[in-house]
Amino acid sequence: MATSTNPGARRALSPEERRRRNREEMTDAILAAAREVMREEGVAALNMHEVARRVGLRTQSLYHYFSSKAALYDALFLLGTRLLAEQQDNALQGKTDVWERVQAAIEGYMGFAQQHPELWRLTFERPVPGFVPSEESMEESDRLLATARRQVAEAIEAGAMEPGLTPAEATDFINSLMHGLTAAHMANEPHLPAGTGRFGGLLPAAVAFLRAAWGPRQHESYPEEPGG
Amino acid sequence: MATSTNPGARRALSPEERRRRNREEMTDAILAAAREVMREEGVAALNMHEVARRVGLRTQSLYHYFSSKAALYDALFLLGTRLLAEQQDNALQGKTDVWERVQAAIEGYMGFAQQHPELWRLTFERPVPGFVPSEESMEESDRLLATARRQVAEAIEAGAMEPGLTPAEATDFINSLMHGLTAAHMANEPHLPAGTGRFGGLLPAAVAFLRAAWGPRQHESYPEEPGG
DNA sequence: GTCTATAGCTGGATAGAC
DNA sequence: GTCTATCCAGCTATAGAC
Repeated sequence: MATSTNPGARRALSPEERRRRNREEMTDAILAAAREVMREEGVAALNMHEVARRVGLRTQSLYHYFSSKAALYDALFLLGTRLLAEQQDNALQGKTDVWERVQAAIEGYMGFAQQHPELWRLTFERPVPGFVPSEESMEESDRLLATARRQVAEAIEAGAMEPGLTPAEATDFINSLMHGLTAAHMANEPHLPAGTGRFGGLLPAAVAFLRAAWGPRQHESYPEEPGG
Repeated sequence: MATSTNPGARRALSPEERRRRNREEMTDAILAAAREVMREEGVAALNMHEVARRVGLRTQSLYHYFSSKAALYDALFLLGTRLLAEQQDNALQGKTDVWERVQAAIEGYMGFAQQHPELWRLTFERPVPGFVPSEESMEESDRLLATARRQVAEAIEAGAMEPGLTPAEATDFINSLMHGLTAAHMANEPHLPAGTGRFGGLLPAAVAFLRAAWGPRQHESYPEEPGG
C-alpha cells in the first residue's frame, strides 16, 4: 500500500492502479454494450462483433476482457442476479407486514424485469441453449432463493402464513406466481411500467389471493388443508 | 371433382393431386425438421441451412415451401397454437366440475410445454425479437384466449367461482399462474413429465388455493372482496 | 492492450439452368 | 421443384506485430 502525506485528498494512481481502473471501466463498458445488443436484438443474438463496434474496439480486443462469448454471458448472468438481489433488499427495506413484503417482492421482481429485460430473460428464461452458468454465478443465484425461503419459513413459524406446504414449496409457489405475472406482462405490455396494465395490474389481486388462501384462520380449523 | 367408377377404392391420384400431396408431405417434413433444430439449438437459432440439410434438400429449395425464415416461424407459431387448442379440447372433454376443469387446463398447458417445448417457447416466451406473428396466426391465438374467457365467465355466472375480478381478469390470472408454474418446471426440470417434480408437483396445491380463495362462500358474505 | 491479418465457418437469399 | 453457382454478409477465435 502507498503511504500518503495528504490523507483524504485525491492522489495520483499508481500505474497498476490505473491499469486496474481502466480495465474495470472497459469491462463495464463492454457489459453495458452487451446489454444493449441483447435488448435490441434478443438475448440469444448477442455477438462479439456488435459489442466491439459499440465500445469502439476491434472484436479481437474483447478477448482480453472476456475469454469467450460464454464468459461474457456468465458475467451478465451474475450481474443480473446481483442487481435483482440488491433491488429486492431495497424493496423489502422497512416493511414488516408479511403480505406487504410479499407484494413488495413481486413488485421488485416485476420492476427488475421491466428495467432490465435482457438480464431478466437471460437469468430466468434461459433462451441460450448452450449456456450454463458457472458455479460461482449459480451460488449467487442460490443465495437469492435461500434468502426467500428463510423469510417464508419465518412467516410460517410466526403463524402469519399457513400455506399447508413446506417453506421451500411455498416459496416455489410464490416465485412461480410472481414469474407468471411478470412473463405475461413482458410478453404483452413490456413498455408499460411494472405493476400497471393488463397483467401488472393483477398484482394486488395476486396478493389478496395468497392472503385469502394462506392467511391465518381467525376462527377455528378448516375441514381440509389446501395442500392435501 | 373427378368422378370415380369405383367408389371407396384407392384410386390413382391426378397429377395435381399428387403434386399437392407431395407438397404437403414436404411441408410437414420441413416443419418437423425445423422443430428439431429449435429443440436442439434454441428457438432463436433456427436456420434454413440446417433445416435443408435434415430434409435432404439444398437450402435454396426451401424457399419454394416457405418464402422466408419469418414465414417458417409463422407456420410454426400457428402449428403450436393449433396443437395446444386441440390438446386443451381433449383435456377438458367430459369434465364438468369447475376446479377439475381448471386443473385439467393447467395440466394440458404443462403437458403441451413438456411435449413441444420448442413450440411452447416460440408461442409464449417470444425469444425471437424480430418475429411478429401474422394476423391469421394471431387470430387463432386470440380464439384460444376467448374460449378460456367464455368458460371462466360461465363459471362465474353459475356462481361456481367468485374471484372478485372480471372474467377477463380472472382468466389472465389463471393463465399467469399456469404459465408461471410451467415456466419454472421447464427452466428447472424439463426432463420430468408434466405435473411432476418440484414445480409440476405444485399443481394440485395451485388448484386447491384457487378453490380456497375463489370458491363460493357456503355461509355469508366476507368483509372484503379479494380484488378490492 | 490494441492493432492487422486471417482462418474457417455459417448464415439468408437470389439468378437461372434443367 | 430441384439443382448449381454465387453473392455478400456475418460470426468466433487465433497469431503475431507494435
